[in-house]
Amino acid sequence: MNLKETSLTLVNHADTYACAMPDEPRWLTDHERDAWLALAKLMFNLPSALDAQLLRDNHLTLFDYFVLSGLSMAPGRTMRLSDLASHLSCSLSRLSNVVKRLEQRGLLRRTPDPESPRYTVASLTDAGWDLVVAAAPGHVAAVRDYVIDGLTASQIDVLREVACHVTRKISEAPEASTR
Amino acid sequence: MNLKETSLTLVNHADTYACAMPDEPRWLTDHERDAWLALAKLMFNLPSALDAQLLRDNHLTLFDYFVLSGLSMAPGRTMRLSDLASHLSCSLSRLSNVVKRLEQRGLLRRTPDPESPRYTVASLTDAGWDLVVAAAPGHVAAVRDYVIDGLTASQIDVLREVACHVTRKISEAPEASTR
DNA sequence: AGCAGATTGTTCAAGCTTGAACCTGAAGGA
DNA sequence: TCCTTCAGGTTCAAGCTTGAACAATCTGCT
Repeated sequence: MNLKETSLTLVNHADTYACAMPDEPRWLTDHERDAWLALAKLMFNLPSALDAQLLRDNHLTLFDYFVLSGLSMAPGRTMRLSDLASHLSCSLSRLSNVVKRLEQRGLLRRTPDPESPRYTVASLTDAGWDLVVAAAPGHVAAVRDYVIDGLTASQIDVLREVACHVTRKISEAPEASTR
Repeated sequence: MNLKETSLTLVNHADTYACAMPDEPRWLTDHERDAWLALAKLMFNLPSALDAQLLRDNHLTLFDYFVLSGLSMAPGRTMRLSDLASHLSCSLSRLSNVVKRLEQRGLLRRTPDPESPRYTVASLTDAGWDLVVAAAPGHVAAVRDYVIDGLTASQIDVLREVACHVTRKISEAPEASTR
């Protein structure tokens, strides 16, 4: 509502804070901070906005939808759980929980991989396929409304570049530090 | 790791799906879909990446940090909970829970607003201030590493435009539908 | 005054996510 | 063969978020 583009974070503590880190921290410029705060707000609010539409109309979370949609595009509508997890960049634990719930709702089936008993594959059922097909138009409309429509082609281009840059940096992160 | 820029969602179901929605859905073009999938991946992974850094180094979630940082920038390091909630675009319920935990850790204090007993204000304690000051450099470094560094000034500019556009669209959303 | 309704904030149950522990099956040595 | 290690997958406890219900305060209307 009346929430302005206020600063969410990153006070410049340079005055009170003097040399406790190895290198002097490089604070964000105003230009950089504005972009980061806007992105932070997007990160906080867009997932719940899309969740809300899917939950209201199809009783699915956004993550549920990605799982079903991923399967719907796989050959035979079937995928190994480990492949699906890396496809979705999520933990196997999270996927296992979600898949169990979706299976209980009859939207997919889990079976041992016939090629190697060590893997488990998930297969979309007809009910699952029908649900994805029914949910897709509303979801696309929400994505268009919140994100795509109203942007120019070049803005969309830069959005892709920037988002790919961020996800690449995250996937390259050390992942192991002093602890 | 070996996660490619695979398609997370939005199969074109146009073949199997024929006229069940009021208007024919406008599917995303390849160009639009690439940008959306990249943004979706960012949305899923950036919050946990920033959480991980703050949790590891300062035992704070990103949201905790925003709460403390918001207070640190307020006059008197004090704010009404309702103002803080709209500042952070979060529910009062969520803020109430987080503030309770932060108070138990001695990082802030809750007191009735002296100007009107109807409000509650949260004030950063010295320990809370010290923690924000200690956490800020590492957090800024992570934001730089994952997002800002490596982008050109004009990419940063477009990022801000796009993110502001999305958050504006979300805040303008009807919010009330058939249910 | 008095009453309806909105706003502020808390609490509780239900659901989801995370990380650790665990089990199974496969691969690699010695 | 035996032992170790690792990858795939599940489960459980702990923590967080959400939404509804509630109490308290304020505002506006008559």
